[in-house]
Amino acid sequence: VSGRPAGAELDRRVADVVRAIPRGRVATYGQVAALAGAAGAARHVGRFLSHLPGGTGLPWHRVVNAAGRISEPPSRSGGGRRQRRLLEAEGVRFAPSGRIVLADQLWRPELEVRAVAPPRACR
DNA sequence: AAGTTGACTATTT
DNA sequence: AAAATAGCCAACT
Repeated sequence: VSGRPAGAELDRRVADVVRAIPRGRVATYGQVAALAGAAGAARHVGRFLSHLPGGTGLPWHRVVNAAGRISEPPSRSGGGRRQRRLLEAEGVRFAPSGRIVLADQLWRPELEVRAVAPPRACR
């Protein structure tokens, strides 16, 4: 596979990353893009999620912008209000300003316990 | 094929 | 702290 995924390939990888965001945590568009191997393509992630059909089971609501706010325009059906409700339902806390304190609840994949793939150091 | 668009970001007012 | 600016990337006209 080549250096910079694009098209359907990129969409697939973005979906994989989003699926990996744990409950009660959030990731930023830029972060998702980088993890998908397309650093800098934050806007592409936004576009991908915006076209996402319903019923995919993808935790799209765990993706917020770098300021810790919800980017989805409230105008959309349900809208950002729904996103906030979903997040709060799984324990994400919002500051009075309406922002999520990323310092506390941003997903840090590098800190995750890797239960699998313990190479040879363990044996 | 050039220009526009967007669920972005970092920088500068 | 909020708003305007200027880059950004890939898709779409």
